[in-house]
Amino acid sequence: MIKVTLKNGEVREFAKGITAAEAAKEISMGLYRNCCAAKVNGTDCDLRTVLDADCTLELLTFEDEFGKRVFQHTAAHMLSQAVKRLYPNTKLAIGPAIEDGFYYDFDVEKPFSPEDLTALEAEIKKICKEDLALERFLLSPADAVKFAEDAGEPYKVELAKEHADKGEDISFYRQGEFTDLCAGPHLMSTGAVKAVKLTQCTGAYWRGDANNRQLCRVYGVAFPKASMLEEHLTMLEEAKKRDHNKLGRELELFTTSDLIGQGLPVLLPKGARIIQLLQRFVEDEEQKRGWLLTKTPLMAKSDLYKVSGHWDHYLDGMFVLGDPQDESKECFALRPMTCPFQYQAYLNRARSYRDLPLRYNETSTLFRNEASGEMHGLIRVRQFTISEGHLMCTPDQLEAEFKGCLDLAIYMLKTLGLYEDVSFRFSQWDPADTQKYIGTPEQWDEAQGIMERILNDLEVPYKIGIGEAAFYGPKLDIQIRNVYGKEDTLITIQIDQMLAEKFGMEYVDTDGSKKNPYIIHRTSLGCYERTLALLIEKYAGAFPTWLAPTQVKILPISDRQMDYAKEVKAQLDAAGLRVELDTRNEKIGYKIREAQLQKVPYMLIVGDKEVENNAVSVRARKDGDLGSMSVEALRDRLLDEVKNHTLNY
RNA sequence: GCUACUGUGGCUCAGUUGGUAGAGCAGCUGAUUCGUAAUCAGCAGGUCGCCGGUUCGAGUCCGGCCAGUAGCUCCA
Repeated sequence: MIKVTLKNGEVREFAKGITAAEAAKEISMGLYRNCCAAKVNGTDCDLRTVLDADCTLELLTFEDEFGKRVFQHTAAHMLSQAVKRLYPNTKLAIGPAIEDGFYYDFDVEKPFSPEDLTALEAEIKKICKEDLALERFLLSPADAVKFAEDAGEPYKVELAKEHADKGEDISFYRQGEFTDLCAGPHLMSTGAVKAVKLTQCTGAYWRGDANNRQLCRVYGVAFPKASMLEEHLTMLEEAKKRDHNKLGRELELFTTSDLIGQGLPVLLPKGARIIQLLQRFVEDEEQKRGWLLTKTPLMAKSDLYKVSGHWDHYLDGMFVLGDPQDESKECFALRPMTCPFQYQAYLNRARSYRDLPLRYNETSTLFRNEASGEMHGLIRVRQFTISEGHLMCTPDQLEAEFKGCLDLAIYMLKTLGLYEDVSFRFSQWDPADTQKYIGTPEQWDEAQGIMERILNDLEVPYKIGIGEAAFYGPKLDIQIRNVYGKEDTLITIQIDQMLAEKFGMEYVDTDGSKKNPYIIHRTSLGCYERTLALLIEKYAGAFPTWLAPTQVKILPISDRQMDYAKEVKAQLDAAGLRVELDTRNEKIGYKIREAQLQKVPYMLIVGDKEVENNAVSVRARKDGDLGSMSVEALRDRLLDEVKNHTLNY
């Protein structure tokens, strides 16, 4: 017998060699039915794990992160089984659980249509009803490869061979007639997966490499109860209502034009106003923190990019003016980043250690020739304006300056109310990628080592992204998700010890020797178009008063109060508030409805009573009727909200 | 760029087995002058994304482009 300590602290005795699943069954059938995975001695594992010594045991259900992943992963296998039943010639690639669901990649003769997905869903339901037990078994590497070969699964053969190098046995899971090479873990039976929705079908490259064959990827999500699926789908619908690409157009913040081109949004007055407010806010804050504003050209000769390395590493991404092949004529390119331009400002004169740290900021418009399928609303565009900055410093100053950049970024995020929505990614190089990166492994180890130490000292809760570094150095990327859950970089802080040397940027140190400075590339709020997009989604278009393009809308009840309404408007205009007056001959309910849909923070209803009392009746977008107050009282309240960047939404 | 889906007035959508375009909202005009989320009436607005094919006849069927959306790859 062994002693097993359960989650609630209770210690129970079981026969030695019992599995976690059998233990669950002994504890209670209800628990057994609900559990998806186990945690033995603190390690997540399969329910089939054998308990052969005293241990702690926690049974994980769908409510636990790991349990949920196991659940989704089993659903992926059920999808795969359904595909094999309906399309036996399909070759299987991989099918993991992902955040909020699962996918499986298939090599099919013809990609699935939406009707095919419906048929597959029906087949998955059958597999659920069949309540097939999942059995795990191990094969030696050689037998595993042979098994995959006999099954006619070339992708599995490739995977098996790869695992074979490790010399360990390879696990398989069998459910009914279907067997898949898989590390697991899995549920005990397909009967637990009560509700599955196949959400979409897209192309995806084998091993994520665009040079490889494109497979057909089916995404799905699974639940132990039908009602949970309903809830999930409703939630997705709700999230899509915040989509900036729809909302931003409805609220007339931006539009696009086929004549202008893809990825080139037109900012309408309301959108342009918000971006102006953000830019002023950023530039003012940067000035307070010792940043010096530059204004550098939007284009340069190819020579500049040849020095920086962009010509070799980024030519496809640039808009080139002229023929790069014709060396008899000058060739220009629109700038895809600001770095080499601000370096020329640094090179304006000889620099001393006394000049450092030197902090240059710029509200910088950039041009990148993104591939046609990459564009997305305001999040991914071909021309954008970024709160760019480059900071030259000595090795001694690097940590404090990095911290300063991070502090600025966090201040920006907190002021905008986005801080709680971001995550940190330490973006490192991929030593195996021989194309993308410049510099030696020693240089990369050094730069990444410095960044790692700084991040650990500052206790930044980061995850690591291999292969996500810039071509010249590692990055701390501050990531955010859009309404579809897709992650993008909002803010980036990068350490670069390579470009200064390329550009001959030096400073004279205390001992008279010349040295290359460290350079920090950073954004304080990222790119304004992207930030605007995420703010639209964050607030569903209902911006905090300080950012709202229209802060106040005056709604006279009838034409009789029009003169008084104009007086009120003039008074608020004079205080610098953004005020509109609805002069249309409409009923008050109609005017309110419209102002409310436009997400105007404050509506002022002006009728005979207000004219008589020299007041306004205030309705807040969020809190409704606030009653009557003087124009001065309202003005002061709004100015206070603006000044304090109040996040009242 | 690749895969799938979508493309009808400014917006949201109808449009039967191919028979020659329709509604609501918005807009304009008129009436109404109204107290916290939609007043009534009238008018105007469309080469059905573009090009070609099949057909007596195409918004509907076929092909090729273009654009949009999601995903992949790439990236702020």
